[in-house]
Amino acid sequence: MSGRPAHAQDVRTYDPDRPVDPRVEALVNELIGRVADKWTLLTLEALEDNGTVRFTQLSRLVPGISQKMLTQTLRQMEREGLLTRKVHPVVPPRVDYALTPLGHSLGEAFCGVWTWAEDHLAEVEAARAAFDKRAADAL
Amino acid sequence: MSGRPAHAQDVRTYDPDRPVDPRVEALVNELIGRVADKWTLLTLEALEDNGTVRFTQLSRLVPGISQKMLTQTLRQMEREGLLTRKVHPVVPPRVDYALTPLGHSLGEAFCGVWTWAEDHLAEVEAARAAFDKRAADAL
DNA sequence: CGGAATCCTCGATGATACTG
DNA sequence: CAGTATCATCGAGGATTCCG
Repeated sequence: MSGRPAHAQDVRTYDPDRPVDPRVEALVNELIGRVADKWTLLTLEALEDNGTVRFTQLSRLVPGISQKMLTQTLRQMEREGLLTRKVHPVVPPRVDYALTPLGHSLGEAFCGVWTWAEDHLAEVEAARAAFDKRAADAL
Repeated sequence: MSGRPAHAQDVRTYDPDRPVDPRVEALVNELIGRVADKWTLLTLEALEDNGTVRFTQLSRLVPGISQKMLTQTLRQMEREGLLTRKVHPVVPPRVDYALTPLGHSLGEAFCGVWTWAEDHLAEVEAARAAFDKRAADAL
């Protein structure tokens, strides 16, 4: 494919020729495994859409998440620098969550995947139907 | 999460003309949940890098995958139109897997996430270390 | 070689109850 | 309100065996 000299900064198209340090690749794989988690994705989107949000709000914004998983997801994301957690010493307690610039940048990176899903949803469903029909015919 | 036209600086380049049908959104969520699977991602990458590949080759290219998960992942991806499976009627059997254009487009969509992970790996690790240190100090 | 079928385990997740 | 702690479950996924 593109055999052009890599100027590390502006490479945004996949380049299979780019050399990859296996150690880095392992770390990248692990990081993606974490970040590509279902609840992380949905929480990320909720924060992208709503800005600063409180815990209970978030539990309503992320459809189907349990309180336990929300806490766990938020802690992980905080640990990885994707969001900030601000505790207000008031009563009743108030805790605000908001994305960091790093979190926003991840949201942007995933933007392509969301739009891909929207753009190709019909195509995927057609493929599924065709596959299932073939399977049924094979019986 | 959905019907909010405010927030003019949405990082996701949203087309205001496209309505966010909750049914569509649910389908998109489900599709992403499928496609953002760890093994799917790694298999996709292996196929991007190597073109047409046989089953046993793939099992070597995708580090740590079991035969069961490879078969399962390939079937799902085939069903969703991401790859083609060609069985050669020879002895010993030979089965070739290759991405479809749809599969390649998904690979491109994920490109941004891969590069994000590479670009921000150090930042994430620093955030983790800082978080862990804060937690340790709090004890 | 490229699977399918079976068994089994363990970790992710949910439900529930309690608390500062 | 925003969690923590504990217990229960359930199914994803590994190991193994068999087959065309």
